[in-house]
Amino acid sequence: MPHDLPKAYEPGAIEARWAEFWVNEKLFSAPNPEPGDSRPRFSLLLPPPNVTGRLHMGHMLNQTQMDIIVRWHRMRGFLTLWLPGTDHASIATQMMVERQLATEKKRRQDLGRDAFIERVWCWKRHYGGAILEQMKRLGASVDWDREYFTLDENLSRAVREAFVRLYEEGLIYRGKYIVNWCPRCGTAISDLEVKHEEAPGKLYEIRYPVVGSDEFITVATTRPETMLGDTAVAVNEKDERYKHLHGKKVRLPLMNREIPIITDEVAQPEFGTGAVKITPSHDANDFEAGLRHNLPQIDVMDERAKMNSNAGPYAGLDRSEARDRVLNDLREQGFLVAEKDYTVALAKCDRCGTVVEPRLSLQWFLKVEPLAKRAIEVVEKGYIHFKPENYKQIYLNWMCNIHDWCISRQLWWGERIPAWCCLDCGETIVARDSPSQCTKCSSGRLEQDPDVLDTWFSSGQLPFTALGWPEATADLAAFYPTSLLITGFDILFLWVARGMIMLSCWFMSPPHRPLAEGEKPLDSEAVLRESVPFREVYIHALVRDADRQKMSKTKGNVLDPIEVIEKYGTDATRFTLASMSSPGTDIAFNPSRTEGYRAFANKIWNAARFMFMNVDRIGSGGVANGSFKSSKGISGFAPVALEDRWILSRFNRVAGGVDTALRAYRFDDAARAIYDFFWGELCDWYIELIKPRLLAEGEADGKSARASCANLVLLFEASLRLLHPIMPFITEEIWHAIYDGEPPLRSIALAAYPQIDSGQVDGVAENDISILQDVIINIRNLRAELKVEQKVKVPVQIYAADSAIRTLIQQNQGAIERLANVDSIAFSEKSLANLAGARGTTRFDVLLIYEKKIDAAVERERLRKDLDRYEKEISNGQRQLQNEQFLAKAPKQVVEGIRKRAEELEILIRTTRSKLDGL
RNA sequence: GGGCGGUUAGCUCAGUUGGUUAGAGCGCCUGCCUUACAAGCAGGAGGUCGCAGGUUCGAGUCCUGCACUGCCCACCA
Repeated sequence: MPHDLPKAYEPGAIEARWAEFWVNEKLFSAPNPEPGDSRPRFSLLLPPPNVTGRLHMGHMLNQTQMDIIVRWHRMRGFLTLWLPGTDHASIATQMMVERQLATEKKRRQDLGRDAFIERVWCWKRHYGGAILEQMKRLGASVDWDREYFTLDENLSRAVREAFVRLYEEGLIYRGKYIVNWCPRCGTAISDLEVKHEEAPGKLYEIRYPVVGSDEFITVATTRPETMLGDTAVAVNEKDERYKHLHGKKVRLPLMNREIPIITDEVAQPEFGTGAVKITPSHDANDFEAGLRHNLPQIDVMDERAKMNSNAGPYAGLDRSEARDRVLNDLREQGFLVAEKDYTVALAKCDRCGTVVEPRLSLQWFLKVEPLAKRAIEVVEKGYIHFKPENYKQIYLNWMCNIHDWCISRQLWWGERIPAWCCLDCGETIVARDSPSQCTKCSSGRLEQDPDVLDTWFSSGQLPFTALGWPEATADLAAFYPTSLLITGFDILFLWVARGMIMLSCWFMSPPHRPLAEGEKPLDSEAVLRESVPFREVYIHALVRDADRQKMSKTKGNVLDPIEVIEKYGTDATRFTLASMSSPGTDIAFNPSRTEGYRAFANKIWNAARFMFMNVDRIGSGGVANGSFKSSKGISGFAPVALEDRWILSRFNRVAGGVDTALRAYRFDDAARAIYDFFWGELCDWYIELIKPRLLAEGEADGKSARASCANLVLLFEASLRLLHPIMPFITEEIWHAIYDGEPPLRSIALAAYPQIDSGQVDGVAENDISILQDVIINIRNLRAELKVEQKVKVPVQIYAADSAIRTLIQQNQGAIERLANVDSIAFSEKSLANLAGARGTTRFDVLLIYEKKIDAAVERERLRKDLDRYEKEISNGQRQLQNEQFLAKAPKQVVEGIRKRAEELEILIRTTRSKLDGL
């Protein structure tokens, strides 16, 4: 670091340089673990961003938290792996490319499947790395050597393997069921990809004429267009109103079809008219009812939600046009008897917002029950621990009510389902590799299932597939289960629960768990415990904008992390996110806060500049040698003066506090503790206190100056290590400078993380310094009240009953004089407390000797206010002290505290009164 | 329809298992270009902790109800 540093910290160039350095030096590549390596392991998976993705604030929060935890572990000596990769994100990516095609006025069908997929690969090669490049800029200390893409050949093979095994176990089946169908995307989606919304709508009542009578039966529906596919009307068996109609038929209006009246539980007498139309092809409940009663299924729409030929005269109409026409016709023909305002529940595609159509179609499903059972057990037994803990219950509730998972998608981009259909005999063949002939009829005319797998089905396997499953790889042995997962609750069910926990517990248990040669199978208790994808899940909050609004493109309130970074620096942005990561609430990201942390970076920068301006005197280089290895306290720090003992003690306590905070994922506490220490103690007091020694010239003080320089560098070096996980860039920069560009390690990230050394904690020094701070602050207060000009030095009188305090003040007279701008200190024989213009605590009083009169009116008001407060407080205190129950029940410390405070208050009240009288 | 959060200074948020005087940053006011830092230094104003009850010697903290607000889940026509 050159000595003519800019006065203001400029993060841009520095951060870019280190980001590149970390990647190029492969600093964070986890070594291939040796069998004998007994270091504790720490591994975690980066939730893979979509290849199509651009970094947003949520990513940055997520990655900042992970990076803090990862760097912290690495510095504490863990063998650490943070595994990055990207997700092919079948539906999202396909949409992206289709949108691009649309600008060329083309559809994917115009290209054909192969050409379209090639186009996506092209696109992926071109734009796919963007988000990872952005991650590098954040300083994410991932292992770039192990980076994967979910369609890499080894991962694809693993996913096919998993599919085949599940199929062979009878857990994957194919069937025609009602699924959520997005007419715009043209594919089935799972229930978790559907968002429910409420919207004002209508409840229509339609009467169906009963065959062979003049009667009508009136049904209620919010979706009249589906009546074209009705195959029954249901009433409740117990419903007296309809008992006489059991077994009869109705004539379906518009379609002129006779359909039966059935009795079924779906019809609830209290709702609407108590009679419900049954459309098995367009409603999940009706589908079930249809199966119970053997009803025909009449599908009246196509895959784009246009009416098909089954809809008779309505064929070709879009579903909403069809609704209007049906209603019109019903109205004209007198079948529509009521239209009531009604709040309808709309199901929308999570991706594109199109209203989902329940649609009967042939799909692949995963039978989740046996997998869910394990997924419940591992959480109940505490093998996976949720943080915050309330997610455990949310998870369990959900997992207990889980439905079978539709895993096929009618998309082109993705992991193709490894199933083939024999064009001759219709046999379905599920195989790891493309079969050459039908297993049943030996025909060679086989066609692969056109569908691809739900992305979450493959990404749910990443904890084990990304480590090498189904092979017994060294990585799998060394790093599975991973230690931690940090993610947002938005993908808790989609990815964490239904994906990773369910699939990992299944495939990392016997018989699927691969065993290395000579490895003993797990005992029964360990089977479950070791099958989990991660031992802990930390769920982080959502990042909102400064007005607590969800960031969204449509609202235009999306904050681009890269822009924030360019303005304030990565370190400041990371620090903002860390300091706002308190549990329970969302994060309202306010750049004014980031501005404050940029100032913090600047403060550190300038403290470093100051240090380097003085450290010359004893030569740079070697001062801090060895201390970077000290994981306890600061090794080599040799206290000479009181403030040395104090700052060493404070450093240790802060290190202890940070450790506690990070263990509990209290990033905010950790950040605050370091901030307060660095700025409020190291800069505001320690540096100010040692300045005279640091700047001292001449032989007499030379030794002391050298010692304080050495201590300052050691302190600084250790403080940088403490801060490094949160602010990696500036700490790296200054750390290298401390070693004059020749550090003992390639990076501060490889140095030891400071831990508390209780031997370096010094309560006496902390207490003494706090008295001196009180003295100085009281004098500063007086100066401000008396409006003493900044430059004028003033003599003070101090009274202290305790001789130890007098000694302390005498010994540190120079410091007081400098920091409070005092030119002499005289001790008074008697208390000064009663004098107007004096201040103090129970331990001492100070009085300024200054001719300027205080403003009596202002002073009187201030004193009155104080007096009020004191009197209120003392009356509270005395009431408590007179209360026998309080004395009997409250802890001794509390009673003692209040008693002491009451004594203090009595003095304060007395002196305040006499000051008032004096005025 | 179930469930979960939030409500503390003008703004954004901390506040451990109930315990002496409820904190920080930003903003605001006053004074300082004090040789590391004006992105700074020193000092200051500003809060009946959403409302109403209850438990307790003692409640921002625990309990009940209410209000406002955000979110998750849910096949009710």
